[in-house]
Amino acid sequence: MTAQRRVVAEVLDGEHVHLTADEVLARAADRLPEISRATVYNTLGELVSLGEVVEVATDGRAKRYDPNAHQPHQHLVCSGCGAIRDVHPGGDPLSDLPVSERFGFAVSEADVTYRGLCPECAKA
Amino acid sequence: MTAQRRVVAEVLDGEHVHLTADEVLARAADRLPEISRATVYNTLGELVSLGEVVEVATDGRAKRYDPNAHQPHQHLVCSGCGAIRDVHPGGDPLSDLPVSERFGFAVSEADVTYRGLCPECAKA
DNA sequence: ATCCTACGATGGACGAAGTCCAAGTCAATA
DNA sequence: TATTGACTTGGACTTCGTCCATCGTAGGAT
Repeated sequence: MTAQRRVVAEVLDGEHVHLTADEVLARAADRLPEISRATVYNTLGELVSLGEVVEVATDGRAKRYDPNAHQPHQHLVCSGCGAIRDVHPGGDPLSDLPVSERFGFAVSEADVTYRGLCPECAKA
Repeated sequence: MTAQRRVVAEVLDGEHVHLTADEVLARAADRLPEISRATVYNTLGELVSLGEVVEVATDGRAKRYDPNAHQPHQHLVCSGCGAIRDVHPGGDPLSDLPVSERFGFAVSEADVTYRGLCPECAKA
């Protein structure tokens, strides 16, 4: 555990946190100015491998990193401003996929992205 | 309707077709060697705006383009080889998200990506 | 205390994916 | 024929991410 890794882990802490790697770098650099991009990517990759952080790709742009990895959840994304909230749908999305639609796959996971306008963007 | 646009539209035709922009370019260039990358991107963008094609971003890498836009469906992705199938889950994923989990958003869409191993990858 | 070693950090080069722009082409119209 | 406008082209550029050679440093060995 180096100072760099600790700072990256501390930046990624809280509810509804979905930072890009660049945002993580910027916030880490506030506390440790000489931290490098490569170290941020390396550390994020390790946190993902450890299951402490999950990657979220909601828009085909930069991946975002979500520290809320221990509680299963899905994401609600604003089509206007890109804001992301963690949400907990009722029911198991996996059970909605009948065997006849599984093509012999061993299906193990279902990622759901809900899209719509947030209250701010709906007003404008 | 130019020759370029026609070729791009023809390349994107069929079931379970999920090509990247580069793959579209390569196949279009087989028939029309001087077609340019910019034209492929322009045409794909127009097809998406027209609702004839949907963008699919299953892996945080290159976007894929799915011509099966008129029948609502979700995607099943192999965690091993990246193969993609169109699938039709029962029930409406939107109805699984209770109002208390909508944070005031006007939710209009739910994208579901099922993940698992395809029969080929499960064997290996 | 000094030296070694190995892991991690660094920064810069590189690559993939996609966008942007000025210039060129072409067909329809005046 | 000249003009116009839409479409295409190629290349420069941006963003996001990876790779790699080098450097620093902490801890163990001498």
